[in-house]
Amino acid sequence: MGISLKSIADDLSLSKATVSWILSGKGEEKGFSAATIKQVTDYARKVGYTPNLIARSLSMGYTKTIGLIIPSISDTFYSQMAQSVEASVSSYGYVLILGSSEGDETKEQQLIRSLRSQQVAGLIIAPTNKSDKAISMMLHDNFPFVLIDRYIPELRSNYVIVDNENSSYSLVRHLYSSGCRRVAVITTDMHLYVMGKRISGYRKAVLDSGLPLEDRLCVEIDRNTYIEDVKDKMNRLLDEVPDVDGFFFTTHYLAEEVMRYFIMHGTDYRHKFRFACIHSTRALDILSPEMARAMMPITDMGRKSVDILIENISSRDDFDQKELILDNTLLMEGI
Amino acid sequence: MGISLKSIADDLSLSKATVSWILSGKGEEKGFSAATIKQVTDYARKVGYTPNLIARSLSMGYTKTIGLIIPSISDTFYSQMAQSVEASVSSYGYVLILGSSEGDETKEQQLIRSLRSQQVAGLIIAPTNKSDKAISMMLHDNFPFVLIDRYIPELRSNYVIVDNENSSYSLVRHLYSSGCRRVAVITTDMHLYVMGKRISGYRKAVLDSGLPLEDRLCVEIDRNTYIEDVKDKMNRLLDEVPDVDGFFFTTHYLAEEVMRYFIMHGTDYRHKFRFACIHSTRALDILSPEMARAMMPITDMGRKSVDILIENISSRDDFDQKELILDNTLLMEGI
DNA sequence: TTGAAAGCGCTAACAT
DNA sequence: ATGTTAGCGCTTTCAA
Repeated sequence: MGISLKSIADDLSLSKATVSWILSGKGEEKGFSAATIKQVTDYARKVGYTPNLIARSLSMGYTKTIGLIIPSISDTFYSQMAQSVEASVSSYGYVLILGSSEGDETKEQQLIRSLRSQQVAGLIIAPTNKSDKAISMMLHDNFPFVLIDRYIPELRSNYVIVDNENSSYSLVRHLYSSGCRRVAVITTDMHLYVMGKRISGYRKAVLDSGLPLEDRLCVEIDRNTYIEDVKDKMNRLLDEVPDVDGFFFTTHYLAEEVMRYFIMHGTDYRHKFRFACIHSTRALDILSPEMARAMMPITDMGRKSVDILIENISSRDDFDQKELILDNTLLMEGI
Repeated sequence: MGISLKSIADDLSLSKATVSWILSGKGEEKGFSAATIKQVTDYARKVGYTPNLIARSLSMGYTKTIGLIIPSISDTFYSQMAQSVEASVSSYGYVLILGSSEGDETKEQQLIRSLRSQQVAGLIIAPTNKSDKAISMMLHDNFPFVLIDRYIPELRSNYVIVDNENSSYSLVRHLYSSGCRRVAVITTDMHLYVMGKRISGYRKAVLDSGLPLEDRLCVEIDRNTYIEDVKDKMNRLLDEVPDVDGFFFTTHYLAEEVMRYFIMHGTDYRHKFRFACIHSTRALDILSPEMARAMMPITDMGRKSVDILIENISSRDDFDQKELILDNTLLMEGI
């Protein structure tokens, strides 16, 4: 049917081996005559030969594909990450398999298994859960993978994350030093490791500013119903704490929703409050150019994690797990 | 090393064939004894056997992977598309390989070749260019693929697109009937088929509203420098046509940039102008809730194209290419 | 009720 | 300078 090594070999009355050597560029090295090299390459081009990578992989015992598992592809944060990972991966001559865990632990486990079954050379994962059977399994099998964005403190694995606590601290400190007295923190998923770090950064900043921690200033939004929940909780907050003068958002979409809230209410939010947010989006940039923001080095995170993964794949047995903590770039007025 | 069919067979003193039958669920059907079936499945679970899909694919002659090629992963439009495609693909038990063409024809060609080399069962492509050698090749080989969003009029292939011309027409008509007299169109990539349709929708609407087409009202932005270019062209437009009272954006990021322009200039854009845009984003929704918008059925497009592709894969030789033109949902005040 | 063996398309050690 | 051959891990026909 399709053009195979064998069909080319037959057509040219050569052996499969000869054709294989030549087409994989080792013709010279193996000492084939210039004539046959030319003959084979020309013929292969002419008939439009493309190697069957599945067969090659089986024979070689490895593939040139790597897998990426993220909670959501459409979230700007992860789509930027996927963009960067895809670019790096393909620059290494690999191909990217993408899976979405939907923030669901079970789906994540299944994906890991499925992709390993596909024989991906390695995996990059933005994990959704605290600790994971499939992840321990990879560790046990010495299978190359790197955790990105979120990580699991108990496990000694490759990871690339950002310094959430310090960034949060700096942002909130900045709010206070620009005049705020009562900064609310708007967050979700407080149980997640990253979120925890962001909140403790906030807390330290409040205390270091000589002010008390107030429960009413800590607003947790339910991620699954956040659009509605933001409205309710904002109503309550502004009611209970009318003199709130600053907001620290632990993640972008909460900030966006609060902006929407203000716009819907005709509030002159740009003059009335000061804002800080972890991560930024185009919408925030337009809606509130003066918002202090931690610009996550997403592209860098993607690139670095691929670098680490590729290195791990190449070394495999004697590879020291790499732990990388990148800094956010802080975007703050007057700094 | 790894757990394979053979290692299990050896451990259990059975043959590879037996284990294969049983583990692929055809144990009953083939009439194996309940005892061996249990023995094999239990043992496989115990040692954590996962089939090598590469080997299976080679043996079966096909894979359960499909490829998606889009111009940019981080653009919200395409990331939503990828999200939807991934979900459908995985619901069919397939796995998704993702490639980004970066809007570059050559990269797109390479990707098609590369993914076909990986033996993907089919391809979904948002093509960047008018006509494509690699695409004709697929047609020639009768290789299953479907074009999405954009398509190539000359080629008879599967495609899923939206009715750009009619949506644009309705949106612009709506602007005029709500009082506008001079609606500018802000666009990029006028040479692209889709953009052409959107612009001709605009033109028809202008004429049908009994107004003249004005060159100065048609603003083309350079996609590569659009952030700067929007500023320049907007300055010029407002200067040359001070009584412009409406804007039709042929794509989301242009609308966003113009919103930014207004915000930076402190313009009360929500009362001064009326807007319409093809596609919407979170930012636009927040910035200009009253903007008339064509809500692209992205999720539907993704899902439908996977459906078509899977069908094409199953039939292959006797498959009628499917052409699907979906409607945008129009979001317009008072309608 | 189970096994032997061929074959998927390619690589690579070992001939010649 | 080129060919033979034995796998890679799985499926599946044909036997037993």
